[in-house]
Amino acid sequence: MKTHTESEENYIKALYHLGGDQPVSNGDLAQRIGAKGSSVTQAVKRLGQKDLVDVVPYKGVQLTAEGVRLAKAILRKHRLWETFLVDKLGFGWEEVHPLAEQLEHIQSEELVDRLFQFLGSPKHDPHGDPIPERDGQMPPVLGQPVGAFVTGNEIRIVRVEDAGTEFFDQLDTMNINLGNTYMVQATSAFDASVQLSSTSGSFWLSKDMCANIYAIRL
Amino acid sequence: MKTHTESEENYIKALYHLGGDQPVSNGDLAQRIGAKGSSVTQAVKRLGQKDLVDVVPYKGVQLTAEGVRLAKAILRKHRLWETFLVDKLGFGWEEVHPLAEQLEHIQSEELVDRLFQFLGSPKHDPHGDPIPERDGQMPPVLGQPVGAFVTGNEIRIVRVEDAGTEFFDQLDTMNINLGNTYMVQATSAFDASVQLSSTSGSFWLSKDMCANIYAIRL
DNA sequence: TTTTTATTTTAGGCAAAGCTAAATAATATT
DNA sequence: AATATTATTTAGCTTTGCCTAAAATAAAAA
Repeated sequence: MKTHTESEENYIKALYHLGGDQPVSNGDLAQRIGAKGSSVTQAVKRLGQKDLVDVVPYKGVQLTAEGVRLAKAILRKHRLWETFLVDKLGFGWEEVHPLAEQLEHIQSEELVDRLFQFLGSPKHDPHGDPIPERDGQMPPVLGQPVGAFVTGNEIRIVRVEDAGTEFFDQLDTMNINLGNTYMVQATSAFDASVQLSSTSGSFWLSKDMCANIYAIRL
Repeated sequence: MKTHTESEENYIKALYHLGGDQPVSNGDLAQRIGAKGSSVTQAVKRLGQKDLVDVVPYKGVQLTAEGVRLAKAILRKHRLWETFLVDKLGFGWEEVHPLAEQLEHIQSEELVDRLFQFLGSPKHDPHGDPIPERDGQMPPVLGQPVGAFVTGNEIRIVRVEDAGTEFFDQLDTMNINLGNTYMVQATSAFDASVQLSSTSGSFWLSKDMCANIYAIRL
C-alpha cells in the first residue's frame, strides 16, 4: 500500500470520473484538473511509472486495474466524509464537496473503516450517490430522472446530480430533499416540466430541474 | 485569512511547541521537524517573508503574534480531531496522534466550529491537554505529577504526557484512564514510586510513570 | 586572546508540479 | 493528396522543500 501525493490522487480521481477504466484524452483531463496540457503530459508520465495508468502518447491515458482500485478507494473516502459532514455536523449538501476534497486525501485504512461504521455502514452519500464498498464493489446507482415518470406515479426522491451551487440552492428553496415522496400530477408536452404534489401542496419542476433529480417509483 | 502549505504549518507548530513566543535555535527546530539545518534556514526565511516569524541570522527564530495565532489555531484543530477520533470513533489514545497530524491541516473555519459543537464544546482533549479556544485563549493546564501527592490524598487522573507508544501501552495494561480516582497509599523514599489503591485493588507506579501522569486532589 | 569546536548559513543539486512558447503529430478541410 | 487546424508533446523556466558539502560565524577551551 504505497502512499501518493495529493496531486496524483487528483489525477486518478479525474481519470476515473471522466472515463472509468476507459482511455481519456489529455485535453479532457487538463480541463477537469484545471491545468495546462503540458503539465498533464508530465503528470501522467509520473503516474505511468507507478503503474497507475497506461499512457499511449498522442492517444490517451487509461487507468490500470490498480489505478481503478485506488480511484474507488478515494471516492469511498470522499463520499463517507460527505456523509459525515451532512449527517453528523449538519452541513448543507451544497457546502460539503470542497471539504470532502480535502478530507478524501487523509491516509488511513483504519480511519475509513471506523468512519464507515460510525455512520451506520451507509450505501449512499447525502446526494444519493453510491459509496464504493471496502472491496471496490459499487452499490446500485439509484433512480431515474423525474422526467421519466408519468402522471399518476407515486415517486420518492433518491438522488440528485451535483449540478452546482445554484441547483442546490433551488432545491433548498423548493424544500426538496432526499426521501421526499410525491405524486406526479401532470407532465407538460410543451416544455417538459412536471407537476408534483405532496401533502403540503403542488408545484411545477422545470425540465432542467427534472433532469438532475432522480426518483424511484413506489 | 491566507492559506499555508502543510510544511509551513508544521514549522509553525514546531516553533510553538519548542518555544511558544520565545526564540528557538535552528538546530532544535531541525531536530523537531526531522530535516537538516540548511533546509530549516530556507524554510524560516520563507516564513519570515510571510511575517509569521522574526529571524535573526545565527541567533534564532521567533513566532510573531500572527505566528502564535496560527499555531494555536492548528493546535486547536489537532486536539479537536483527537477528541473526535477517541470519543466518536473509538480509537485508543495512542493511535490518534499521527491521524490528527493529517487532519489538523484541513482548511475550514466552519468545519472546526461545527466539530467543536458536535463534540460538546470540549475544553480538553483525550490526553487532558487544553484545547485552545476560538479566540486563542487557553484553558488551564490541569493537574500535578502523581509523585507530588502524599499518602492519604485522594486523587483523580486528569492528564497524561504524550510520552510515546510504550508509555500508552503501559497505561492500557495497567488499566489507567483519565477520570480514574485513587487513594495514595504510600510513597517510596527509595525509588520515588507511588502506591495507589482503588476499589479494584492496589498497585505501585514507577517514578517514570508518576512523572507522566497528572492528577488533581479531590 | 587565540584556537578549536559546534552551529548556522551559502551554494549548488534534485524531484514534484505548475507555467509559456515552440515543435510535432493527428485530424479535418479543401 | 496537400494543407490547415487542433491536440499533444518537448524544452526550458519557476517555486517549494528537501538534500550534501563547503564556507562563515558564534561559542567554548586553552
